[in-house]
Amino acid sequence: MDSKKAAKIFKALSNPNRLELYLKIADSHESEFDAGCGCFLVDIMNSFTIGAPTISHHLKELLNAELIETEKRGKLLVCRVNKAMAEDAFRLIARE
Amino acid sequence: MDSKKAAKIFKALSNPNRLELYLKIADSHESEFDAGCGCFLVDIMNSFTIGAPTISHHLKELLNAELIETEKRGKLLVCRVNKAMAEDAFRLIARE
DNA sequence: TTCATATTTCGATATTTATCGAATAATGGC
DNA sequence: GCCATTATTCGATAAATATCGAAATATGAA
Repeated sequence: MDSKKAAKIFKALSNPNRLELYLKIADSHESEFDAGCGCFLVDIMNSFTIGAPTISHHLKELLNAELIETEKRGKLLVCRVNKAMAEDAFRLIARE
Repeated sequence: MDSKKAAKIFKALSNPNRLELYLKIADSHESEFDAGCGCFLVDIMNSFTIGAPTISHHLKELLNAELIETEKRGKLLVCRVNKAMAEDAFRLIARE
């Protein structure tokens, strides 16, 4: 991972609300993703005070940084984190 | 570490030039810090195209996030990273 | 003390960002 | 086909940010 990409990852995690969003997705059970009963965006939205358009915007930035993946299940959106991406960015700053 | 603090850490690392600054400080030998022959800001400045005021600004943000520490040695400023801070922030997003 | 070097502060500016409300799409249930 | 729900897009705005050049400060050397 080069530093430009890492900076993008860190930028995606640099907003408090967006970081919270990431953490909530991370805490939903990844194992339930395939069953479609994992992390629904609508449930996360309800736990935030900020509006849906803003959350949609934040989600897109996390996606763009490849920190998460999403999948449409009918009317709902299921989310999960891509742990490797955060790990790769950390490895850069840890100079490994 | 709470998520507000972590967001601040990530914000400090979210600008490409600031991240480069952090990495250059990280790569200077920490063991040489006490001898005063470690990472001089002036040497780092010369390896950037951006101006001194901007670097000073970025340095302050890294300091403010406690990602680095600095010490004045006569006319020069010596810098070193505080590895623990980056590690703590990463532990939060790794959900450890 | 005068000078050169290192660093910070100040003031300005152009860009980016977070957020909102309104409108729009997509989807499944009735 | 109509409606409720979910999610995105659009347009606007206020705040934050990166950057610059000029000026100021600090420090050691001559």
